[in-house]
Amino acid sequence: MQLKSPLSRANLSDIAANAIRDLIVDGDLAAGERLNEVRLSERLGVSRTPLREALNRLVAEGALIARPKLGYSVKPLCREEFDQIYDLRPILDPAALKAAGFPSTEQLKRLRKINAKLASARNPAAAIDLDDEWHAALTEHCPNKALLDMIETVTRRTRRYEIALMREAPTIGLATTHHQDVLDALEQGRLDDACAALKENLEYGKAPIMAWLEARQTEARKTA
Amino acid sequence: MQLKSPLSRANLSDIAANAIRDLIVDGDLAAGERLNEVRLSERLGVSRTPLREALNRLVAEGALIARPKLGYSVKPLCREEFDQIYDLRPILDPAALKAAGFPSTEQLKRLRKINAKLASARNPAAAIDLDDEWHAALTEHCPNKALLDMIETVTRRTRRYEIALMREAPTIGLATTHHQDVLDALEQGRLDDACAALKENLEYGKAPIMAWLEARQTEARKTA
DNA sequence: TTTTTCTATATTGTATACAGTATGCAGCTA
DNA sequence: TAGCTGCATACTGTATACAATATAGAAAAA
Repeated sequence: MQLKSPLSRANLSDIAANAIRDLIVDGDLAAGERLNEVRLSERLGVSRTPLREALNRLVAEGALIARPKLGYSVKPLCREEFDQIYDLRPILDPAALKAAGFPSTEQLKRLRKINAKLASARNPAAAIDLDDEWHAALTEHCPNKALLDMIETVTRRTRRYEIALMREAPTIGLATTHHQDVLDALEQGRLDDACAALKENLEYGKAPIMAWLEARQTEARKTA
Repeated sequence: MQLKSPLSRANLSDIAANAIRDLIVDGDLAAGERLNEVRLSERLGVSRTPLREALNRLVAEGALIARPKLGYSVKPLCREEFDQIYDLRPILDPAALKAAGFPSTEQLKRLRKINAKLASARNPAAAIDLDDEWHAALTEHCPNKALLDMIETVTRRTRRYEIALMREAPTIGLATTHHQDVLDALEQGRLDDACAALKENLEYGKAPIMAWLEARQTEARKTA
């Protein structure tokens, strides 16, 4: 029998990785900032050993960059990177939906409920979470867990950009009608149409962030 | 200016990671085997610190499993895992080809040359390498480098299975005709057909390994 | 003044020591 | 004999000390 929950087994490197991830998302560690291992370990209250394990994990996640002998730095927000990573979602998500097949009645009901909440959301941060929740719920029964993992990885990497935009220019995109289209198609037994609508939804979501990143880049060029 | 080549900067954890990867592929570390950090560090001639960094990297790559307090073990060959990971390639590769567009004349020539070598290969290990080389060359001009990275990751994970099959039952699949179909379609300006043929090729390549894994599993059940 | 070189310092890479947890075995109980 | 309990051992998780490298600043040369 397993009495202790897996959570209670968390070791310091897990805790450190989560903490640093939050620091990056919250902007406490700025994009491009170089990290000092000693100072960061003191700040987090762990020694350098578990800290470095955490840093390596975040490098694998694509949140940090490691340069030999020069240490770790927060990966800067980069138009090309976002462009490429985000393009993976219109490839992966429809494939996952196709493999998942039609949702159950309860699942559909839940999806409509999430979408309704999203439609009435006034808080941009909540809107991002709800959108993620909707997409996760849509494909949750996909039998290919490796594909779902991949989508989650991509989502995590793009979320940083979404949150960064939200901070500088809080706007709520209206993805709810696209979501509606997907759910309608599913309800009417048109799986391929649903996949196509999902693809459209995801391509649509890219535009505002790309526009912001481009404006940001132009501005940076002017300053320099 | 950068005088030292990046290679000379390799640190011990890189070296250890590569060495362990080879040990796994070569079967020196058996699937499922639990690793002893002290013994492995002595064997590789590095201390536990860089060894553990290497082990963590291999966990991220999907070659090892880490269990808190129980250490690291070689991920066992698993039918479900292969099934799911391999299914990603017919999703990812055609998307990369579509984004890459038509190859140049020289590129086509090179692709035909690799395929000819593959057709006359008698060594299964060489055939695996040539097949990988062909697929990499096909999509190399895809502008989405994140997508290519993802394909490379998937390829690395499935290679272990290909090599394992090759060891136990050395056979050479005849993917060359499929490759031919892809190249013909490209030469004739039919990009969508080429993507479809590529998808078929990749789906075809899955079958022999799946059959072997299933036979293996059935056998294991009989023994138990 | 500007550039270059040298040196002191700061920082990362690695080894090792110690602490806490799992594991297997001996002995005990039923 | 079967199953449990407690202990000794082995192993992983973490901290820390040391070595090697990068970096910034002062002094010297142009």
